[in-house]
Amino acid sequence: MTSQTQNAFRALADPTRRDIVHILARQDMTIAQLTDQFDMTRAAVKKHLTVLSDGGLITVETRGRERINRLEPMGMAPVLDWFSYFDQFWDDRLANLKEAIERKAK
Amino acid sequence: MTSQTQNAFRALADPTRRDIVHILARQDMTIAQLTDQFDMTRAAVKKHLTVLSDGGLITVETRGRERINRLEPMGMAPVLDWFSYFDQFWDDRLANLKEAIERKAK
DNA sequence: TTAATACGATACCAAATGGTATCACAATGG
DNA sequence: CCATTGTGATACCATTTGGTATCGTATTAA
Repeated sequence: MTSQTQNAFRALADPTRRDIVHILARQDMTIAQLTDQFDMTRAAVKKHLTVLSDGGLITVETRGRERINRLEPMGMAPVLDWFSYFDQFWDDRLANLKEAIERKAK
Repeated sequence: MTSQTQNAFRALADPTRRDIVHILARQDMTIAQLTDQFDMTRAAVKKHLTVLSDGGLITVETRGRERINRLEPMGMAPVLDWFSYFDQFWDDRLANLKEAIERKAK
């Protein structure tokens, strides 16, 4: 019953998780590496990663005893889709974002 | 301490609040009118409106004994700004997101 | 084989969240 | 004036959330 849109919005509602997303945008990381970036235990980071995974925002690849956490940009699509409902209202911020995306896609 | 970005993300994390935002996008409404749209008490709707107001997503105009709740589209700017952070990182993953966004456009 | 490493899972806790019920109060209309 | 309407505020409740501590397990290294 919890939609992908809801899971994605929920995942992004926490500042730590948004930080994790930004960090993973630069570089894939194991849980231990991510934990080094925050002032909390590995268990807490793991919980955040689970929520991010439920939201479709990251994927995990098992490599030996390590788990490589990787950003899944497509997970943000439901959120951006939700915002597109407002095309009639705003000042073309989304249009700018779209343009930037298309520009870099070339 | 709680940033505007955090307040906005938090406000949008709840499905009822996202529904309220969509409803207010089409028409300004009083609390009573909004309550008619949901299966919950006026007090619950009022709480959601407070969170939305904290997030800068709506404004309230007092008119007589009524309070007109109005969408504040600019309140979404911090959220979109957060997403724009990825402009500098997205490379080949970008094509996929671009596709997703354009699929929604049709 | 044995020890260290990287992680999962669970129990537990305080605080936040989403809801109700209820009372108070200002504005409106007869 | 007085009843009604529209709302705010608060106390209260169950559940979720974000965190720790702890133990178990699989993989790697010595």
